[in-house]
Amino acid sequence: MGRAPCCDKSGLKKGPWTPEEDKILVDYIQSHGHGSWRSLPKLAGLLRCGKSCRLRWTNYLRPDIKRGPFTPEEQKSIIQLHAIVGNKWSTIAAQLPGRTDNEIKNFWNTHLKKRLLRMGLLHPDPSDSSPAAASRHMAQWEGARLEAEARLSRESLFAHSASAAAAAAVTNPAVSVPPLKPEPDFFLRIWNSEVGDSFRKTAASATGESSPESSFTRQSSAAAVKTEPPPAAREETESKSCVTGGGPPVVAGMDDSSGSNEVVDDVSEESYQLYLDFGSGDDDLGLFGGQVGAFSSIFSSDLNGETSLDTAFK
DNA sequence: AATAAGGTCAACCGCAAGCGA
DNA sequence: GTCGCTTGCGGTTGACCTTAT
Repeated sequence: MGRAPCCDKSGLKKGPWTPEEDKILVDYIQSHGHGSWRSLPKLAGLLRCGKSCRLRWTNYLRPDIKRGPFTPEEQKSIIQLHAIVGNKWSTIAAQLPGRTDNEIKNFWNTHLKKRLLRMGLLHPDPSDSSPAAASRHMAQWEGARLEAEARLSRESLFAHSASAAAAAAVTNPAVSVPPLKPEPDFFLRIWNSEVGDSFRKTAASATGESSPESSFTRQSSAAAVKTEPPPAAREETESKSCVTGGGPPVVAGMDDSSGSNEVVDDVSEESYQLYLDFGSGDDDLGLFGGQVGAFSSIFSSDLNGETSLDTAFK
């Protein structure tokens, strides 16, 4: 193919960066900005490839990099996001301020992946990117999204009736007004974020769907009504699957009020299994359990806007 | 104490998307 | 429309560190 090298390799240094090189790079970028990475090494006086400079800056020298071990919350986020978008490390990193894609990738490969594999929560070959797998994945997203919409719809009705009740209370103070529940929907937030966007693009290219969003929109309104169970049935379902406000079971021994970064390693295998295994856990999509109920349990929120996983971990 | 084995993580490599000429 | 360049991304490598024997 005769592909041109990324830079002139002759005389360029490779391998670990020295503190002196770091200082030169930081000083230059802080006073000039990085501009063109290709020309930066020459302008800054570094015997490095521009690509190497960019990597060093973005993965190590950037002032907003958060060093140190991953917090339990970050670990949970990584697991959740990886279940959604797969090995889209940059997408996952975008949801974790201060963390780099490289760092997350390393952490996944050296800690989380091994552990999930050992526990049978992850299949050894996660590279199933076939259209069939993409369609399955897409269907699960769709199901979860519909349930989220249904919940919003229900809450909208609830809010409407509550405001009507409030109005009634003005004229008749004897009427008690239930408190409104500001319950932001985590799934919809994710769906409308970069993560969802990335997923839609990936799924569209894998399935050949020209506009996955449009197909979702087409179905959503009617389906949202269809998927909405009667309030009584719904409450029963929620109370069965969730201990804390629509969240997953609170796992004994998962109390991590110490804030230890070693939580994933410290908890027992059984606890970790319970932590992750909200659904059947016996299909090929691991965390989502192949069940919309399980999925939405993960992403439903409590009164404080925390995800259920947060609740489970406290 | 020496050495092997395993784990971790910074850095490299190659591919592909984006963009301007 | 195409070509070439630049940048960003994900997979992989290898040096270094820790633990086990």
